[in-house]
Formats: sequence, C-alpha cells, structure tokens
Amino acid sequence: MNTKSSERAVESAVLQIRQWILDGQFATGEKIPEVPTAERLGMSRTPVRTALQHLASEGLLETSPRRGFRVTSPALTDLEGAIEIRGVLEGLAARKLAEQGASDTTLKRMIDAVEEGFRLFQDGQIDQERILKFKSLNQSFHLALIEGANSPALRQVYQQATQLPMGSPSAVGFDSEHPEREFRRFLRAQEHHQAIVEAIQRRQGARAQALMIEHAQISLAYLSEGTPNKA
Amino acid sequence: MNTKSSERAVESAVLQIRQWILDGQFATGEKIPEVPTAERLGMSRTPVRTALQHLASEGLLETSPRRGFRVTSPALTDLEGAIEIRGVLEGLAARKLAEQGASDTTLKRMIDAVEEGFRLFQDGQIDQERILKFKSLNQSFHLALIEGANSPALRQVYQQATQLPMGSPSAVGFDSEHPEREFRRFLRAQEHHQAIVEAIQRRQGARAQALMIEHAQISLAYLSEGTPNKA
DNA sequence: GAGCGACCTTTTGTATACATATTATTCTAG
DNA sequence: CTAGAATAATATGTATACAAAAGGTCGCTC
Repeated sequence: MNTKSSERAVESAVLQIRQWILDGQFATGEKIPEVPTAERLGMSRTPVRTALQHLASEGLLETSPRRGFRVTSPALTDLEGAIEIRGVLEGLAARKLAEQGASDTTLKRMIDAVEEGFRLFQDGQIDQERILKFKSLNQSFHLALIEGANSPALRQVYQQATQLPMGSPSAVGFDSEHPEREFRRFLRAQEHHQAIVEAIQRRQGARAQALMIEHAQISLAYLSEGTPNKA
Repeated sequence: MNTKSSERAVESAVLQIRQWILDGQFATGEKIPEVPTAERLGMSRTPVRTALQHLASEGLLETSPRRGFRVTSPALTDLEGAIEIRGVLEGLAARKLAEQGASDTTLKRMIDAVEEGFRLFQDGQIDQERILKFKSLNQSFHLALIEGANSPALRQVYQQATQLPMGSPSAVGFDSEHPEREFRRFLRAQEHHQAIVEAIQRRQGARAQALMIEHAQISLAYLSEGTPNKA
C-alpha cells in the first residue's frame, strides 16, 4: 500500500492521533503501540513513529527507552497554565519591544491589526465571518509582537508554548448564546491591543508588559466563567 | 555493519550531533544531511533521523517538509533572551506559588536551599567546592519553585527554555579574578532567594513575581559586564 | 499449591530498499 | 552570453525485513 498521493502521512498521523488523545479515546497512562496504530491509520510504522515522537515533544505523550509511548496525564486540563505562560512571554516581548524600540514594519503590522479590528466592529454587528477575521487579526497582532521582539529564544519558546495541547488547532470559542457579551469581550481585547501599541510607541516598557499580562488574565477570567478560549 | 553492542544508537547520535553543533562545526543555517551523518556515525539513517527530530524539538535545528534539517541561527548569541525567558517563567511560578499556597515539601526544599546557602558563605570564604555546592543548591531552589507551582504546562515550557544553550540557572559563571565581587554576587542571590520565600509564605504574589524577575536580571547584568561564562 | 525459571509472543530499535520531491547541471533558445 | 527548461543527481519520506528486548505464559521444582 505504497505510493500514496503525497507525503503528508506524518502530518496526518500527528493530527489524527492528537485528536484521539484530546477526544479522550486513550486513558491517561495508556500505551499507544506502533503496529495497531499504523494499521488503524493505513500506513506503515515509520510515519507513526515520527508522529509519536513529535507528540511526545509537545508533551502529550511520554516515552521510556524500550517501553514505547504512553499518554501523559495532566496537560489536558492545564489550559489555564498555558494561557498564563503565553501571557508572561508576550509581556516580555512587549517590554523588549518598548525598550529597544519597535521596527516600522512591526509597528505597522500591529497598528494595522488594531485598526482593522475596530473597523470590523464599528457597526456593532457580529457574525461568524467577523469572528474568523478577528481571530486572524488577533493572531497577526500577537505574532508581530513576538517576532518583533527580536529574540530567537523567545520566538522558539513561544512557539512551543502555543503548541501545547490546547494552543492552536480548533480553539474557536464564541458563545453564541450571549453575542453582546462576546462583542464586549472582543472590543475589550481591541482596546488592550491599542493601549499596548501606544505603550510601545512611548517606550513605556513596564506598562506594555503589565498591559500584556493583564490582557492574558482577561482570557483566564472568561475561561473560568465557562466561556471557551482565547482572545 | 549491524548488530552493534546495544541500542543506544539514537542517544549516541543526539549527543554527538549536539556537540558538533555547539562546537560550531556547522555554520548557522547549514544543512545536516542524513546519509553523510549516518556514515560519519557508523549507523543507518533511521537513528540519525530520530536524533535530528529530537534536536529540532530542542530548538537546535529547524526542519522544512521536504527540505531536511538545518542549524538554527543559534540561541548562542541570544543568551540574554534565554535568561529573560527564564526570569518571567520563574516569576510566574513564584506568583502562582504565593497565590495558591506552597506545599510543605516545596517550602521546605526552598528554605533548606537558602539556609544551606548562607551556611556556605558564613565565614566569608569562597572556593571551587563551595561554588559547585552553591550551584547545586541554586538549581534545587529553582526546581522546587517550578515543580511546586503545580502547572504541567509551565514545567514543560520551562524545561524547554532551560535546554536552550546556557539557559539553565546552573550555568552561572565564576570570575576567579575578582573573588570578592563574586562573593557579593552569590550573597545577593541568596538574599533574593530568602526574600522570595518570604513573599511566598506571606502570599504576596505580585511581590514574589517581581523579586523573581529582578533575580534573573542579576544574571543579565553580570552577563553584560563581559565576564566569562565557565564554572 | 506456591514460587521460580525457561520459553514463546509481542513490541521496539535498526537497517535497507524503493518512490518521489527537491536541487544541481546541462543544453538549448533568444 | 544570459535565461529558462529539461534532465540528471541527490536527499527525503515511506515501507518492510530483521534483531533484540520486554512482558506474559506455561511448566517445573520444592
């Protein structure tokens, strides 16, 4: 069963196995053997093995030398921890950016994201399309921040942190039951972003850092209200 | 050339290739192809591949889909960034510890490290043995902090961050030309540790966080003085 | 009947073969 | 002589075969 279409076997395996784990199809501590998994995915052991190693580096699995891969216990419930970490890392980035000065392109990326965001919400409407657009702008803002800070180490650790279980894939998070509350939430995020840009422009490092951390705390507060993820 | 002694081919490859990179035998951005490397190590491509993936997850290499592994523009020059990151992560741990209360064992580990540290320096003497002991105590303190914070995500990201070249707290140097200055430096670290423990005990989260970040700034200041970095 | 050891099964680690994508080279057109 | 396309060379992704170790089962001994 070779000569599949293209070479995304590893990637496909990573996505599928990660989903299985997050869906709770494996008990914590349960072993994930290579051969049955390979058969289940219709591929050979090699890409499965690579995928398992990747997931282990993400922290979803742990590995012992001759003992294979097992599902790690906790990380699933540590969404709070992941958000906090993102907060302090972004706070560091904001401070560095303010202190050493942001490049024009970095500043432009951030300002553009903020302005476009306000334009999105200026008529008070909210719908699926705008939510997606806002999420894209949001990501753009945060990425510009991290990359602009000009610290390879920071970029790398941040990437690791956002790849934690909850980090990337399907973190939608919109409470359609309370659209007006969600609207205020997005608006508040916007205002934070604006204040952060302002602090960076004025070279107010400590303020930028504090604002950024506070920004993450808001996500945390919403989280504990039972509202899903990430602003 | 099969049936080598035991099955530590992967581990051996990781150690050897990491050393090559840290020794600067590869230019930054240089590609590390699998076949020549395998031949150089006297093994097949498979363990080399696994080792390269592992090193990529450590951040020493980066990989593009069909384009192999390349040496990242190394964090060697971003020692400053690594220390800053460690600072904010430990700051977060300190705050969490203070806010949610530290367990008795965690507190004991930290207090023990502080007290033993003061005993080390109480007669004003400093020598190689004490420096090593201090480094060990220092590491113990920081580990207790991170592990006590009870956040799997934090533990994992911290581990990643300290795996960056020279990112570890035990990577402190010692300038044998100025022993009295080094003595004061260690003492200052001790006092910081003491104050941090105190803040945690008093549930002063923000203070604990600020102290911890300030604590990391010492390493930074020391670094910018151009003092060597070996122990 | 219980404890211990040998054997068998299952599973991981490594080597190697093959297919396909990427990169380098060469040849042709302008 | 330069630019671009076709082709050759190289490297990566995947599959599979084989060896060694871990884990379990059965049988032996006491």
